[in-house]
Amino acid sequence: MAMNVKILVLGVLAFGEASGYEIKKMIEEGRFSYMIDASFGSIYPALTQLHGEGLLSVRAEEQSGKPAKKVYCITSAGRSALTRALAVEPAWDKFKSEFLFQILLADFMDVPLLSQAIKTQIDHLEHDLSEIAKCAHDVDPASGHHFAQGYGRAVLQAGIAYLQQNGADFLARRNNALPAGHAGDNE
Amino acid sequence: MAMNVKILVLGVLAFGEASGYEIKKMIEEGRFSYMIDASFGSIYPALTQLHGEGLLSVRAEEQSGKPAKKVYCITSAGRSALTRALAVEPAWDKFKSEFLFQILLADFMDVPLLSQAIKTQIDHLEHDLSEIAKCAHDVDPASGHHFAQGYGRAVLQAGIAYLQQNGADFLARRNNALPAGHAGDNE
DNA sequence: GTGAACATGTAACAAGTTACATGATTGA
DNA sequence: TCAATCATGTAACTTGTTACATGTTCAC
Repeated sequence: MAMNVKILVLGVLAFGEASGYEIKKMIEEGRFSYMIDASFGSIYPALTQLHGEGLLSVRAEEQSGKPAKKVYCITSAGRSALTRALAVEPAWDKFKSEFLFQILLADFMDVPLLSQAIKTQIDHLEHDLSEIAKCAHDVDPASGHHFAQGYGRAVLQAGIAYLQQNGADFLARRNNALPAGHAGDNE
Repeated sequence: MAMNVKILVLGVLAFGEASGYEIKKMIEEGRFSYMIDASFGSIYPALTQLHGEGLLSVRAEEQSGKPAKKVYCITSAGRSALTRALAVEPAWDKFKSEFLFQILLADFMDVPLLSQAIKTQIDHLEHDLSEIAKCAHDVDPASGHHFAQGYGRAVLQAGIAYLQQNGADFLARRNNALPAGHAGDNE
């Protein structure tokens, strides 16, 4: 479905009007936080383009005690465009996990480093879990937000449980098998 | 840890020598298949660069019945470079799931489309699961490969279970709540 | 007065994909 | 002969990030 910053911004604005700065905050902290990243350098040009295409309307808003901001609001054309974008088959979810890449190449890491990597991964997963918990109150059980949160929670908890139940065992085997250095060292 | 095609190629070659064409196949079908993608347009230049840096050695191999190929082999300098790359904190795993993005914006999708999206997601997860099962035999239980497979299996199964247990319910609520069109339509 | 949060934008750069360009060999 | 698989490589293009550039207001 060609997920890019423009579609992402359109999606965020579907939940309510916002400025570029606020969109960045929402992506960092809100419902989208555990799935996506985008920088100012891509958000601002995307807003300009979407406005040029008539998919957003703008309004300058003066604020007392803060610099003025440009509040963008999705138009009906924008909603149609979003609907069309969402109707396309989504791209396959690849894990794209650097942690898993490390684990696959565990032979090239010593046990303390590996142990640290697993601990850090658990921390990351638990952090994402707490982010979901943070905005879980007052979510309509019929909403996509609620369903997405449940999915995220299930997957994150499974990852944490696996690492907690098997991590120590894996590290112990590593310790016995290869006290030092890395395997297959021939050149 | 700055995961890029060069590090990926180095990682693949850590399991044994291969040509660019074979590396692509391994990324598509082998142990790395459920986490990463890379095209010829990035693999070949990466191989050239890594060879130029002395991290790989090359050997031209004539084949009867097939075009000649260049077989690359990781050098000890390459192994050191890989070890150094793996020692850096891995980047945070973001879900980066287009499926989840769709679900979050379920208000902009009709129920049949949503139902299809959930079915397709289950199919994708089950496909990845079967890919893991395919190369699960004869894997050393002390290896990173085994541990990574277990992690992948746990996470994939949790996702499938959640969708199977809650998907129908979610769709039913959608049907009752919004028989047609999308919510919050004001412009 | 100085750093932090708020606010917007651009330009250089990085990284990878797609499409192109080429060519061998096999089997239908 | 024509498609498929094997095999390597380049160039244009897309997409997004980082760093830069600028400015307000508040709290310490």
